[in-house]
Amino acid sequence: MLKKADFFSDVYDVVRLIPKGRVTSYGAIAAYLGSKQSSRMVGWAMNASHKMSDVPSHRVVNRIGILTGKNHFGNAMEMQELLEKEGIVIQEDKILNFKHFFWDPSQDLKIP
DNA sequence: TGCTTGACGATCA
DNA sequence: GTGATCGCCAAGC
Repeated sequence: MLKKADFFSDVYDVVRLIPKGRVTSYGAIAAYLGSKQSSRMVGWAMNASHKMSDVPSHRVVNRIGILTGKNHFGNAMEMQELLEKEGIVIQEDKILNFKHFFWDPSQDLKIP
């Protein structure tokens, strides 16, 4: 019955585990889940994550650190401000020193 | 039921 | 180094 591992639930779980002041990419989450080729699914899940106020989707950006999803936040500025509050510097909707703030789920969670 | 779209990523030209 | 195209899977119409 609950054999169906909701791809979305997995994404939400990983996003919630993102440490404060850190960000990750859709591809990183997809790779952690084992579907690196379905990075789009992560973004698709994020779209539904709007219902989950516990999902800091603002910490998820694309592979180069651009706030691609800011448009879907309702308030694009909000996404940037949230990240800046955590110490992340953003310029032109792009995270500076993205590699420095990048957080890889597989690196911290360490797949068993 | 079938085609299009979509918060991406990687590769090719 | 930049631009364009393909791939991937799921949901919407």
